[in-house]
Amino acid sequence: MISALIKHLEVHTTLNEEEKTYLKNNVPIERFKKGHLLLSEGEISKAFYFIIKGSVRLFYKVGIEEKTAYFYFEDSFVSAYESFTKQSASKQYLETLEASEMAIISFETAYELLQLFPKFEFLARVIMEQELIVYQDIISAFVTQNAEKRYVQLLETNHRLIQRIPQHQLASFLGVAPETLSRIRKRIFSK
Amino acid sequence: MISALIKHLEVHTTLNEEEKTYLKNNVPIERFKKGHLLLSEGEISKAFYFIIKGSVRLFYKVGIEEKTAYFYFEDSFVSAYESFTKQSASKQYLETLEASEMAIISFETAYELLQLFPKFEFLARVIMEQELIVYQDIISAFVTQNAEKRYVQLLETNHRLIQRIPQHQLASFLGVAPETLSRIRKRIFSK
DNA sequence: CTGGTACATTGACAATCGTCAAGAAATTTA
DNA sequence: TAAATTTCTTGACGATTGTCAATGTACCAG
Repeated sequence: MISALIKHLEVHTTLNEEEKTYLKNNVPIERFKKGHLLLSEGEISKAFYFIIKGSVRLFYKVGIEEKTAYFYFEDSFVSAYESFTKQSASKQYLETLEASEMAIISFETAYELLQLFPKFEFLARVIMEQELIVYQDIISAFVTQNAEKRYVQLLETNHRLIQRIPQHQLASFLGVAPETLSRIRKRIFSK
Repeated sequence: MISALIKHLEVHTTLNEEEKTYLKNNVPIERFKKGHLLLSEGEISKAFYFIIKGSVRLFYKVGIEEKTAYFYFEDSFVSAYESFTKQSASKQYLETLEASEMAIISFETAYELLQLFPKFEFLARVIMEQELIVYQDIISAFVTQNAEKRYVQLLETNHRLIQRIPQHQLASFLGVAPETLSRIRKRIFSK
């Protein structure tokens, strides 16, 4: 359903029929199984994604260990910005956390959108501004709080979303061993 | 010297005389003493900054403790994005780390720039893209490495810049106590 | 130049976390 | 549905870190 993407964009501006038609004709929707790798280390990102349904995990590999940097859910854009914008080898992995439905904006389509419709230059900026706020928030949480407080904060602000994330991946995101998250949970829920 | 800002923008595009004149007339340059607070918690950010000379620290206060999130140096933009774009109360502090010279782009000027010159919509997007890459890198470092490795990496990639940062602030950025950074240094340099 | 203040180092000790290992629970898939 | 695999929990122990306190050093202001 491309309408989810259009609706999301129309929060910031109004799209005319030409623009909507272009999106419908050039932005394919695809379904992926749980655990599908959208992007692997060393690859060049050929697209960025808008999540219509499902979720995505962004992670790095350090040796054999997977270190999760962030989770994305419905109505979010997902991208390995460096690999996508510079068309360079990715250091990141993008993987579906659940069976997911996504709008796929290829590098060429993104480029053409910006060329054809100045409005998308504006949209891209606004969306990136919002992304930056999200990123500053992530960093803020890393810097100002320990693992336990960050977990409590996540429970309070994103209770439903957290239930869709396996605990060991959440532990990785919080920067602690899975055993430690288990003990944090025990402490919290025994109160 | 506004030319530093113009030069930085002209990496991505070419500015015509009208645009340059607008910048010269509307973007004031100010000098600040070391330790000057550009923005405090609770305030609404009225401007973003381009560092011509000097450095800035972005930090949060947790109780009486200051937690440093990032350092910015010459030829970088600095902004509390959330407070600036939403014109909302800031959770962040911005402070000059050294005596600094900065270009000040007020909220009104930024708005006008985007209205008057479509080129600045493009520039804003490109700059945001770069910022996003920087932020994904920061998060990547937090997630994939411990304090010691991050310190070593900083030494390798930003040796000169690091020397301008007091160690206890660097410790705060690395997420360890000042004593621990001191011991990390002892370990590294005894090799 | 000098005294004072802030900053950095070092040691000791307690608290916390990671690791290893074992068993329980949940989820996947044949 | 049952077996197999993955995930989660729990305990024990060693390693690392934070805290407190003392000392040494660097920097700034008068």
